[in-house]
Amino acid sequence: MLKFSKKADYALLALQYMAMVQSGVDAAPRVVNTKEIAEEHRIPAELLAKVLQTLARHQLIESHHNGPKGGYALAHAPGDITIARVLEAIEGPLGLTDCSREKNDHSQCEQMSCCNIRTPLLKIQDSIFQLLSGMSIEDMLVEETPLIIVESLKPQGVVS
Amino acid sequence: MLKFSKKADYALLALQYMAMVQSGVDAAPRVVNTKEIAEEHRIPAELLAKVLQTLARHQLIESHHNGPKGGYALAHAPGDITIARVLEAIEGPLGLTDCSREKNDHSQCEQMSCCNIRTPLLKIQDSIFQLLSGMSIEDMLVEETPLIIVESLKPQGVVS
DNA sequence: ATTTCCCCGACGATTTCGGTCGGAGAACGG
DNA sequence: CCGTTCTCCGACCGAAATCGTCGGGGAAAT
Repeated sequence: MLKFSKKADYALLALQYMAMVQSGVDAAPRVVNTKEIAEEHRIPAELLAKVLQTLARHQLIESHHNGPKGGYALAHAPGDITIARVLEAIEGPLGLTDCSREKNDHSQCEQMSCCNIRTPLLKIQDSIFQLLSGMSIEDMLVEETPLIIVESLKPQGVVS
Repeated sequence: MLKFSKKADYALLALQYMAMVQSGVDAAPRVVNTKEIAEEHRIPAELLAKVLQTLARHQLIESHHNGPKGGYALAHAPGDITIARVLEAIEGPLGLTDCSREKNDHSQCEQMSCCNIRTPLLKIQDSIFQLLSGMSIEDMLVEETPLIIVESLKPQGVVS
C-alpha cells in the first residue's frame, strides 16, 4: 500500500494550514491553536494535539504556551519544511526495508545473508526519499501542479 | 516510515530467485517449490507459502501442483513483472491517502471537505507509482545499479 | 480566581501483520 | 492397484502497531 498514517496526514494538513495562515494575505503573524485546526478540518482534536506536540518536539513548529492566546507557529519557512522531514518526525526514520538503516546491527540481515534484492531496493528507497525531500509545505500552498518528474534510466533493460 | 511489509519482501525475494533460476545459465525451465526458496533465504516456509499463493491468485506466477514435482514458475517475463504489480498483489491497491482510490465513495473525504493537500499528495503518489512501475524483477537480476534519477522541477520554489 | 490553552502520561478498541495448523489433490514406489 | 509422500490451498489464532480517548498538571491572560 505504501500508505501514510493518519497522523502523518493530520501533520501535513496542520502544517499547510499554518503556512496558509501565517504567510497569507492577512500578514499578522498570529499563532493558531489546536482546536482551530481540528474544527477547520473535522479531525479529532486530541489526536491532532499529540501530533502537534511531536512536531514541536522535532523543532518543526514552535509552541507558544501563553495561556488563552497560546498556540503554534511554524519554526521555519514553509519552503524549508520538506515532506521527508515531516514524515521522519511523525513516523521515525523512513526506509523500505528493515536492513536499510541498521548499519551496526546485522542480526536481521544475517538471516537473509544472500539478499539479492538489497541493492535495487536501496535505489528505490533513495529515489523516494529524494522525491519527498524535493517537495515542501510551500509547494502545498500553490494550487499549481508541482511537476515532479521521475525519470528511469536503465543500462540495457526493456521497459514493459 | 513507508516500509514494505515482510510479505512484500518475501514476495520480491522469491520472484527474484525464481527469475534467477528460470532464466539462468541452466536453461531448464524447472519449477521451484516453497521449501527450496524458504531454505535458500532463511525465511519461514509457511508464510512464504501464503505469499506465493497470493501471487498465484493474481496471475503473477503459475502453480504446478503436480505432487512431489510441483512448484511455482513465473507467469510472465521478468521484465514484465514490475514492483508495482507485486506490491498491489500482496498489499492491495497502493495509495498514500485513503481518498486516493475511492472515487465513488466520498464518505471519508467528506470529512476533510476542505482538503488542501490532496492535489500535491496525488502528485507524489503518482511519482512513486511511476517509480515502482519503472523497475521490474529483471532489474533485480543484474548487479549493476539501475540508475533511477528523480528530478524535481518547481515553478518558483527555492529548494532547501 | 477562573478560564483557556499547551503539555504529558496512560488506557482501551480496532485493525493489520506475522505465523501456524490441518485438509485436498497428484505423482511415485511397491 | 494402493498407500505413501509430497505439494498447494484455505481457515485459524496470537501478537503488535495504530487510532482514538481520557485525565492530570502547569502557565498566562482575563
